[in-house]
Amino acid sequence: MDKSSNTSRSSKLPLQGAGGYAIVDCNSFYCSCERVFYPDLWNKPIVVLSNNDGCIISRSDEAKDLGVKMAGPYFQSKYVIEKNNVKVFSSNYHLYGDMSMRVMDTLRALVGKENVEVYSVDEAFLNLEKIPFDEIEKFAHKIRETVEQWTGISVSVGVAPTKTLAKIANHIAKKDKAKTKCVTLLITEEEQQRVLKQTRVNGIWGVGGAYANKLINWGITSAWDLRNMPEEWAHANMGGVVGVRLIKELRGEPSIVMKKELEEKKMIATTRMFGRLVTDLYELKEAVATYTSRAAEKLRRQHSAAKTVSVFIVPKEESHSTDFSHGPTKSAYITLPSATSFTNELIGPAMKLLEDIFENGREYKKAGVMLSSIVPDESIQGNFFLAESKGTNRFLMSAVDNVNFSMRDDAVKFCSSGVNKDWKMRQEYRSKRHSTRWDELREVR
DNA sequence: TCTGGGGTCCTAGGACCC
DNA sequence: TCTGGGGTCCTAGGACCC
Repeated sequence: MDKSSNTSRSSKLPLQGAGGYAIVDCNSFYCSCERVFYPDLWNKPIVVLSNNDGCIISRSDEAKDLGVKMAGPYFQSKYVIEKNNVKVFSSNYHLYGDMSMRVMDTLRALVGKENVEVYSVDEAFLNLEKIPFDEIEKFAHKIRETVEQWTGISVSVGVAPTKTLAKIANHIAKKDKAKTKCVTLLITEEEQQRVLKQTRVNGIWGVGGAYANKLINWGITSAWDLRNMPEEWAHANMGGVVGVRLIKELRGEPSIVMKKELEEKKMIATTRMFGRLVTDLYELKEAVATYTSRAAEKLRRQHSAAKTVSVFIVPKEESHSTDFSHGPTKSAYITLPSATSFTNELIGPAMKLLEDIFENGREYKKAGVMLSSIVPDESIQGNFFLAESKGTNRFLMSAVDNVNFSMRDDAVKFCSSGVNKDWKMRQEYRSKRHSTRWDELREVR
């Protein structure tokens, strides 16, 4: 009797043997980073803006309570923000990148490097396979406490047998922090059923706006409804294997496994909105050359080379509709005779592409460069008909990278990048780069 | 006046090959 | 008179993520 009840109990614990996942997600990450260096802003409403100070991309709970909308345009919330004395920051990616590294290093110290998958700047999946079942809850709290102690960043932790369920658990942990203490486990089938019934389809990881609308039209409104649909149906209606995986994950069958870290990017892009409309080809060239330099740096940082360069420009929309939309994007790409990571070999083709798509008399608001068909640098295929790139070129590139990294952005650059940069984005409220620049260290008096 | 900047994966369909 | 079919590679586009 004892034995059989044990078996039936463990069959309800899919975490055992099947592995289990935690998702650790930083709370209001960018805002938290700013607060680490401005402790007086603790408990005060603050927001962080996107590049160009366009949108709100991070809000503290206090700002959220004031009704400041996430991902909404800044100007729409400006009134509320000013009236309530909300502190506003432009985004400071040097700072966030560095803080992110510290958080991830802490997680690696806790569960081992091989059990951490960095999912985004502020999120990581952990494989908790090796943690005994009855210690998982305690361990989840330990993760939260340690990260906060070591880095000053508060996080929420969701634990479940699959990544998709862990995401849902994390959502709950974040929603009612006082009650959950930022940790939620979704382990037994009873808990899963209860929670999935309360979760709307648009709250599921992997269901975006397009599928959410379709699902609701079909009368599938909760995550529980979706979980109970047949796999064949998902295959036919929700993007093939993607839909099948999603349903399995909701049922507790792990179908999205841990990814190895440090996989090389298959595409590298640098794109920006301008600080104002640009009509002049010469100015566009400055911008595109600058973006090409940036993209090439990213390429070299991962020791890769690219064979395809594409350039796009976005004109101001012509209609005056109330919905926000871009004008028709113009783009063009070229396949290079051989893969390269040298800025000077990429800028030329990029300039040519820009000339091809540029139209005189139009006003442009955005441009970008994308590098793709990426291969590892050491295996760059030589092209028989081209002279080999000279060693001096490689030497020059690494010298430029070193100077730019250790001094200021763009201390050394190619002439085509321009020196005025009148078009560059607005960043009126950027905090100092306390953790990555000696001259911007926080002072304690 | 003012609306970010990256990325990934998957599928369908066409070109081409034998 | 009868006129294949399977495989691979590539690209465009759609969907998603934070």
